[in-house]
Amino acid sequence: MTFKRMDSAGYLVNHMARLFADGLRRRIAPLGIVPGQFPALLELWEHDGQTQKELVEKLDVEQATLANTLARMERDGLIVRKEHPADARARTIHLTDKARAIRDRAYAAAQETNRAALAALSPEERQQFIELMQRTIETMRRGG
Amino acid sequence: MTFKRMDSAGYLVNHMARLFADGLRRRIAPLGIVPGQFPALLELWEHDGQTQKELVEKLDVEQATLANTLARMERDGLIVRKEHPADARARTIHLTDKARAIRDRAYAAAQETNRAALAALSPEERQQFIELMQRTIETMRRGG
DNA sequence: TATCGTTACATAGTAAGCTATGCAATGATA
DNA sequence: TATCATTGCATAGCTTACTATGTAACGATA
Repeated sequence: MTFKRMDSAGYLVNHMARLFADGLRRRIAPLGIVPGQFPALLELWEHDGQTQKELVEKLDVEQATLANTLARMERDGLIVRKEHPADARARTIHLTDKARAIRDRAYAAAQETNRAALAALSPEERQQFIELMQRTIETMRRGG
Repeated sequence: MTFKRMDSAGYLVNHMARLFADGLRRRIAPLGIVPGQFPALLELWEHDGQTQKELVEKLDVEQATLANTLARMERDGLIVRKEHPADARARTIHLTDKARAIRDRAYAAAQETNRAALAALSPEERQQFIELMQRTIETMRRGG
């Protein structure tokens, strides 16, 4: 028996993820950000001043991964961190003017990446694709 | 305007890819291999003795990525490399007994990972999901 | 046949993910 | 209130991906 890569969900998902990341990377490079920073930016654009712990609870990455991403964002001038008023272990995370200024262009870049990726699908197929992915994620998260 | 992560194809794909990789990693850990080695192993289980260049043409990764993966596989005792009979720049890549011995269990682990991920979908939905992914990959590869 | 562009592979450096672990502050409780 | 488990974050070390670049062998051609 052989194993066909091109019919394996795991193989296809991995390949898609790399293509999506590359498409987003190219489109947001002019803004001075990279794909890994996108989830944290999305969350902070909506609610500035959260702690790392609060972000970890909302984004689906491990705490250590986010800690490293935030360190790069600080290095790149996208965020600053301030003392937490009530807990000396924690710090609140705040977007800089630079990060606020690129929000609309970043949204547009992400939407254009999605649009281009799904361009060959009908509106119904796109909707079903999204739902199939959501259900698959839900299954895997439960499945442990 | 806000941007909903859970309705963004790119976000969902990234999340799925990490969940698939984690599921496969857990299932193949007893075999002494890791997910990144899987594509090269699949190809070598079918055609042993290929060069790195030949593998790069079949797997969808960059040459440098494969070079590093092959170095780890050699370190882990999965492959050995021999002089190419006609080209001193190239080397042919050969599976070890250890790598050959785990083939069937590795296939089973990958299939079980896919099965568990798609368990909530009907057979028709699974087939359509695979096709949607194949079409999306094709679109992105063309789109550049 | 000497030169020189091309090819095959390796290496450096970075990002983004993971697990494991360390440390200081918090907070519960004996 | 002194102790000690828990919490919030950082760090170390690894994998897997990328781009850019280096090196040696190949092969075409002047």
